[in-house]
Amino acid sequence: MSTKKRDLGVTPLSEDVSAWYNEIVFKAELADRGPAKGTMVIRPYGFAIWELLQQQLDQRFKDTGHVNAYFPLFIPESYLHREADHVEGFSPELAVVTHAGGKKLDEPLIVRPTSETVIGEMYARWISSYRDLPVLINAWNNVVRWELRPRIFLRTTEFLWQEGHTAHADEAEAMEETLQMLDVYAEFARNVAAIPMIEGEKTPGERFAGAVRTFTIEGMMRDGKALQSGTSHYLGTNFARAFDITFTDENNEVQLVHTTSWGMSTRMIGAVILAHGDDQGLVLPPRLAPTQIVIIPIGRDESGEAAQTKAAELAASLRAAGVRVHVDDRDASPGFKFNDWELKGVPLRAELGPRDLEAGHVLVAHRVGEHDEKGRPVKEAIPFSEFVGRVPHMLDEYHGYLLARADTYREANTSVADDWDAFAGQVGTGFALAFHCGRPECENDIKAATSATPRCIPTYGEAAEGVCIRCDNPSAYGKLLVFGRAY
RNA sequence: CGGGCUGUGGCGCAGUUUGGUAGCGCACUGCGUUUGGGACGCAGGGGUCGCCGGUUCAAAUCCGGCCAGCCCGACCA
Repeated sequence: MSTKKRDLGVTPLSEDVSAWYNEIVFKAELADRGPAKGTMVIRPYGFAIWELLQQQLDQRFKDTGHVNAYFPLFIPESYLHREADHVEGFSPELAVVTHAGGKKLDEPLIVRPTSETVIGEMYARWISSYRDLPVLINAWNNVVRWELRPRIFLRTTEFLWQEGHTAHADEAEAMEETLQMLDVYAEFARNVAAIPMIEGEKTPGERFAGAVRTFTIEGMMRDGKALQSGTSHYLGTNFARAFDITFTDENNEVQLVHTTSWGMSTRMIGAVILAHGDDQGLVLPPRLAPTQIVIIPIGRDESGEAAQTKAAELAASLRAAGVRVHVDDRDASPGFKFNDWELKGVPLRAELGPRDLEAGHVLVAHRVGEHDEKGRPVKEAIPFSEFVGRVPHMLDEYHGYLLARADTYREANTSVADDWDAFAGQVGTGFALAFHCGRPECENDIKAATSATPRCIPTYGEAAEGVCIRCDNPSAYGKLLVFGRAY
């Protein structure tokens, strides 16, 4: 039985997270590996998740006053060099085009790893007066970073993302923007992806190359590791100075703009897989599920046809109510279909067979929820008359259920570490809250000893002082930091 | 890039030690029977054994080089 399960299913999450993750990605048909190292092909099912993510995130950008634009893939190499920290940070992972059109180029072109530089160049041309500010632009694109150890969705050589780039008249406004977008990410993760995030600031050692301050949202995956799922940077006047982005203020004085940048990527799909999945496969939050409910007609001949007809009718009504529904009329056994849709993470399943037609109801099961003695999901009989009206509510409730589950899990695996032994143990299974002295050498020392890093200085942490968990020097940052092993 | 492991039909594997021209399960195709938790029978199709070179009468198997993937590190959304 268990052997059979293994042949047909996936390696249990509890047994080997990496093997489980890869099998889910391939078997649920989210993505495949591309021929060039570190590249991925996002398959239709995976791309449908990305499109839903994109739409809902994009709407939030529009709601906060941003507009979309597109900037070029190629950047002259010299541009990267204009901001010293930026080039230093990105040099090791650049893909560089040296030949094109059959000739060696006079100046190599960089395939963008991020677009601060080209966008800075353009903003310098577009901005001249305080009346031109703020500039609030977002771009949906692909970027390339030559990663040494690729993992589908989590760390691929080429990935899809959005990068927002804004320019402001002063620091206060730019900081407000930086924090606003961090909140947008956290709210999106919570209300769309059903993943609770810790918002906070990166320590100097973990800052984005070229930023003055870097903020992050960190989620806890089901193995207790952290995943940086979105970042928002206050870039100060670093890029303004490098690209000469200036404006004339109300007093006729020339000033440098203050810029921000913020991004969320296809890594978020990896976050969804790792934050919600289980031994049966993928678990999708309903607002990102390409199919929110699958209807499985059961039976053959006349009763089978009757079930098909009823299923099509219910599906049409659901669709009209805005529900993403699919009728599985494949020529396969019901059991096969149940397992298949569970692997694919579909939130709700409705079974409709001769007995249900007779009784005038469908049997609805949740992908994750209560189980009976046999370990099977509890199925609720819902009369046809109530079914279409109830599904949207069931989806909302299910979202809340997944979120609460992730919240509970994170809280159960997060605790304050008072001494080094407790700290070392805690970061092995989850997050540890601890004081730190703020010295980069000490961060490295902790990483070497435990492979844990400071994930962030949490925004909502209470003010407190103490001594460093590692070296006993006085604490920096004025509060406890979140430490954990990261993807 | 350092350490460990692996490349054989779509997927998972055996065969490699001891060279003799490729096999199993699942999947796939056709027909029939089946349909409430991964159905069954019969008949089929599909592989220059990761790539290049070498040794040999003969290479999946031996030798050299390269490439790719996985796990553990350093880098990172």
